[in-house]
Amino acid sequence: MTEPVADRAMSQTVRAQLALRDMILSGRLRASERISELQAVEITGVSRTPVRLALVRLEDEGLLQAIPSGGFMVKAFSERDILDSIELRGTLEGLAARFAAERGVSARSLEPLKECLGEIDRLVRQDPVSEEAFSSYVTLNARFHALLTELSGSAPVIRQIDRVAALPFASPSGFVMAQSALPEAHQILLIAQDHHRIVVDAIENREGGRAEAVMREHARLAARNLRLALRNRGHLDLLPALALLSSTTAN
Amino acid sequence: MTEPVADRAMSQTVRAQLALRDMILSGRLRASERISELQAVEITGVSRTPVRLALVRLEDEGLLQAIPSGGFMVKAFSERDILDSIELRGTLEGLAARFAAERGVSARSLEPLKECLGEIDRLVRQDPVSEEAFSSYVTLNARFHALLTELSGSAPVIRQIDRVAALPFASPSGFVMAQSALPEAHQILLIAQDHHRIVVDAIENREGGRAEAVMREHARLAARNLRLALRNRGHLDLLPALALLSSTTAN
DNA sequence: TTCCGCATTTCAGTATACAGATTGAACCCA
DNA sequence: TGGGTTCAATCTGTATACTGAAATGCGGAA
Repeated sequence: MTEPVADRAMSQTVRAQLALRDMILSGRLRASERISELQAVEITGVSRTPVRLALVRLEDEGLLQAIPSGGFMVKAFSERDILDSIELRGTLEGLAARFAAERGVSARSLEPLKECLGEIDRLVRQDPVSEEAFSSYVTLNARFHALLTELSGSAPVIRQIDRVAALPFASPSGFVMAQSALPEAHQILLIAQDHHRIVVDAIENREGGRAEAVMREHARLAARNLRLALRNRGHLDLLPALALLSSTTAN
Repeated sequence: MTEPVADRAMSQTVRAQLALRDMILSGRLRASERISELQAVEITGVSRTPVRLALVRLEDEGLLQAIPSGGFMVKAFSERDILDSIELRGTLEGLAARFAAERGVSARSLEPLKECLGEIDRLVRQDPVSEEAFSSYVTLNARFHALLTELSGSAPVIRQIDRVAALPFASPSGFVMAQSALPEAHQILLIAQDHHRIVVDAIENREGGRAEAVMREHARLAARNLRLALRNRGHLDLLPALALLSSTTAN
């Protein structure tokens, strides 16, 4: 069902990594639960060597935590951790936007960004936004953020943003689907798109401070979505990533 | 000579990781040079399994780069990359300081920071700062930055800062020793310590914006040191980390 | 002399076997 | 009955052998 398509022509290590990540994010491996290599071998069906590699990769992806005496456990996140990760992403994306603005970008490289902007416009124009429009939004939004990050032209910055956004709840589109069930849905979408537009404008006019500030505020929309979703329980099934939330705040 | 002390009672993986890192940072493995597993086995004297682990760890530490066809190469950094990494660290430390200021910290937890401040004061008081005073400064400065990062109280933020500072040229004390050979040495030290003092003051008074701005500017001192050191060649031997600089700008 | 193809060699990916360490339980003694 | 000690089972860390793929070099043909 959730089986990745390209199951063949993939290294065992990657296969194991995907399988384990899926198990963690879907909550089949509970937070704070220890996960032994042999367990992982049973789950993934590959031998210990690639499983070990996959576990190490998942550790520095942030989903696992090394146990001092050896082995790994599924990392637990507090609501605060998630909010901080979002603020962290906003700060880094703000830096990327500022770099782009201050250093200047060619009109040529702004084109795909503006094109993306136009496509999102067409989506948010409909008033009751359809479910599949939200899906398209998730894709386009991810593209927009990726393009913007690239625009910084700074490999170290791009690298760090990618690492933060690897955590599903910190990624730019982490809480968009949760938002779809909220009454404020359309309004938030319009505001988000306005942020997108302002950032591009700021970069074009080389207004670094403005670009940075807007990107920071933009990330805080995700925090708002999260809080709203947590208050309106019942839509949490839209957020598989929240299986990582430690039990003190959830459940 | 540069042999780590605790050579026994260390896992083979860690031993290999340290040995390889040392080889890279000291420039014995040149940037952009491919490094095969078997080569690494010969260098470190351990078997392929722990070597493989060490290579993966060094990859996400940022010192190595995976080659699509398999294997790794020593990552090359441009001067721009290094400057961006410093700005990146400043931005993240700024976030940490802002969190500390906005959320408030107990007087109790500020004590070690102030103690550190006092010790640095005693060092910078001497006018021609001795060579070993610079060494002490490096240690104390690292402690100050670590304490400040901790003060954010945010695990995700601490984690990211640690990852950025893992690159030797992005670490808070990366260019202090280079600075020691400059005529402006004492002056820069005084300014840096003033930044330290202001940040603590800002945190105490819950001035988030001020704390953030000062930490950002503080990081830019490292950028200044780097540029000065690059102009005044001849002291580059104080910066083993610069072996990673790609040949377009150095050599 | 140059280009193409084949063979050889080297290397990464994987599986597995072995050893040391740690954890958990059970039994014995106080 | 409780605590301590010992033994057993399990797990991680490590080494190594095997396999498939990729790169390189050599030889032949055009």
